[in-house]
Amino acid sequence: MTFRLATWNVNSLKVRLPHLLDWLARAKPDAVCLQETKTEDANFPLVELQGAGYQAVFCGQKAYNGVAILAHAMPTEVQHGIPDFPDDPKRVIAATVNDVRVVCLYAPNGQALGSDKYQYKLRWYEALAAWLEDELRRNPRLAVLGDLNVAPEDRDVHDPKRWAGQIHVSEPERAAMRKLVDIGLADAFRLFEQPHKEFSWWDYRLAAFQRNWGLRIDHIFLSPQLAQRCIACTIDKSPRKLERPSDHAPVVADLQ
DNA sequence: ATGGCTTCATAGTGAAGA
Repeated sequence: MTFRLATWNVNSLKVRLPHLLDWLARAKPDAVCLQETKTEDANFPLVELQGAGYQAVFCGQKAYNGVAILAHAMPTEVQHGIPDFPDDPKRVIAATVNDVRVVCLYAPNGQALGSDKYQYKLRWYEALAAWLEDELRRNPRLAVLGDLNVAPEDRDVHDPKRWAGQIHVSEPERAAMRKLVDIGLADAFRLFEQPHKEFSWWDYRLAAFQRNWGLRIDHIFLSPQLAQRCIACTIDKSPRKLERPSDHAPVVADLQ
């Protein structure tokens, strides 16, 4: 029996609900972290998801952001936001699913180097790493999933020269992500040999998906205990090929 | 080529995403 964990930035749960239901039926994940639900809690499609066999905890708002954790088992010990980091956007939800502490994240985009939003992104990462360091001590079975909005290395970028120094790949952002991983987490995707040029996001413009002009910015980070149990991690590009897709593809990890 | 596409909030376009 494996435990399948996944993360997917759906870019509007309302628009993507048919794709999500189709994907849940095909991929059969045990727990899924969603980002950019762009849905107020009152409008969350709980009935439809329960009909597909999933419980859900969620934290949303109108128009932007919004995160959720879906699972076959009812998530417990739900936490919203980073403790002691007041933040209006709904970017963080954590819950326990079976014996795994699941943290679902939607990192700030950062917009442009040197902007206020960039500074906010770096501050957010700082607070996140401090919190998760503590969370890891309390929960040896910790899984951190989400749209982290950073491509950690040049091999996670379709054209490193074109992207050099840009948002999502700048050195301060990569340092912030390394600091997060260095609390003792493993990038599940890099535990395995992977094809070259595997990405999780492609711009809607310029037929970027068809040209595989993408970035790997959606991640699954695992505590040592879970990394030891991890037997596979892949990016599922199939929903990106559908009509009116999310610009992100799901990332999936299987635990023994 | 500083655009290109998509979403949402709007009822014209504009902001934001990445």
